[in-house]
Amino acid sequence: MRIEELRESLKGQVPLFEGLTEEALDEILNRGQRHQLARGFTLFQQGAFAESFHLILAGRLKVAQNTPEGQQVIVRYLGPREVAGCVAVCGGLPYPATATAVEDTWLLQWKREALGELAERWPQIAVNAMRIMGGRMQELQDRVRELQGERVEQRIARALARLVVQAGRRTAEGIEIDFALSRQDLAEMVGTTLHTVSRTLASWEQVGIVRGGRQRVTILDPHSLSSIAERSEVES
Amino acid sequence: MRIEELRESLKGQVPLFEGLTEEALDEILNRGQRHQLARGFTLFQQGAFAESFHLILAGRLKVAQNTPEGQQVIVRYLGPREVAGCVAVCGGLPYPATATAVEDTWLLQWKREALGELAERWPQIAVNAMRIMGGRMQELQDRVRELQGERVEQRIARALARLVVQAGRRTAEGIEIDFALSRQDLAEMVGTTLHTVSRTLASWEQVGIVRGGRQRVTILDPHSLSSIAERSEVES
DNA sequence: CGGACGCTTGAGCACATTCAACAGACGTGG
DNA sequence: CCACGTCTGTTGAATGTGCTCAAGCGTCCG
Repeated sequence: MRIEELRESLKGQVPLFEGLTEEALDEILNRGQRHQLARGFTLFQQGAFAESFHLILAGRLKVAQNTPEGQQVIVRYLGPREVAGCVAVCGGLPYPATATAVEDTWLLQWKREALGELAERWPQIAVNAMRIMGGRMQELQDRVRELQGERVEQRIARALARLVVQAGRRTAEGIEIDFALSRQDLAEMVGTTLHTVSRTLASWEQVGIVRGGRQRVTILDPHSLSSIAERSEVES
Repeated sequence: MRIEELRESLKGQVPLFEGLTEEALDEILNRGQRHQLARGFTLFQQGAFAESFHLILAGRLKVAQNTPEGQQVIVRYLGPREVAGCVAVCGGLPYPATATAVEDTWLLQWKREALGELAERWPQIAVNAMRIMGGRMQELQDRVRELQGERVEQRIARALARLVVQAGRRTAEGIEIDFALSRQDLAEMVGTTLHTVSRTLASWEQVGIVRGGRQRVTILDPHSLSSIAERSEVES
């Protein structure tokens, strides 16, 4: 069975379950409900009560917030081995954002109460959850800092650099972002308009740093990209 | 003894220790180390290993991040009954930002290990910690959203509105922000320059919404302020 | 083949930054 | 107590980044 393979292949690499024994892991994974989500469908809605949390086995989720004015802000993308809804469930809060599948996605999910029981039996899980939350907060703080000091071009470069790490796939040409990523999406990640993203990518393409396509970005020269991301304001 | 009074006065109002019995609270508070921090001094430095976490009894801390280019970004202000360093200690991470006293501040602090023991004896603490972290994450997400969609004027209004809730003090004229807050500080909170803040406040002062002074802001008309903060882009 | 969607590109404009100069307030030390 | 330097805040003018508005193109899909 396909999903069983996936489950096995993840073992020992899930941050939330790090440091647990094989048996513990088996038991935990067995208690999870399998779930499948077709591309474009929504896993949970911003503001809804956090019923359960989810471990991604395969696929990819987009976590985004909708503003009152109708525009979207992409908080992050989540890939295999990452958890969604963890923060909300742990704190007993409503989901802070909406999660949508950008590819067909397989999940394991646990109910709210189950997490409590698990954390009680294996306290390491609670520690891991804390660490994950800490990491996510760090990311958000970095992002606030970027939005405050850096130019749009720099932020786009950073966003791409992060996506390379998270979802990069080696090809003959370079490293391709391995899912459908429109200019609009990139714009919503860095806080600009699709126009500016388009222009920026076009100018990079002329210099041979990236190669674009419809909902597709390939990085040809990662080094130049990160040098754009890191370069400070003073030096031109 | 002054600090004893402070400690008593906080009881039952500290979010981290919510839902605990009187006795538990007594024991916990007794295990905390008293500490005093004079205005301008630093409690912990960004990047340092998180030794201990801190409960503010009285005073106020500024939590800020320094960018490589030398500019500062103010993450938040912390007041009485709030905890600092909680996230880092829980997750075993370095402190994500630098905390400095903007007033003379009294603290209770616990070592890293102590928190582990406390959370083991009273699991409610862990839940509370999660909820606090969840709340902080929500704030950060909101801030990212604001930075991405809203104009500077709107962001300043929001920042002031939040400060009113957090540190507002009723006076004859209106509500005064109860600590030294320079234009530069406000600028670092909303991601702009002190020039723009100065101009914005000046224009508000003309309409009678606020009243400014050296490191001092008084809100005369909170209603107008929040209407500036909430108004959407489309309506002028 | 038509429409929807994603992308590109141009022109004009506005908000906010940058640069610059100055005015008060505060603290310090002679 | 006054002179001084530092820090904070004000204001004007020039500049520019990135947004808005607008039009058009290519591609994917029904």
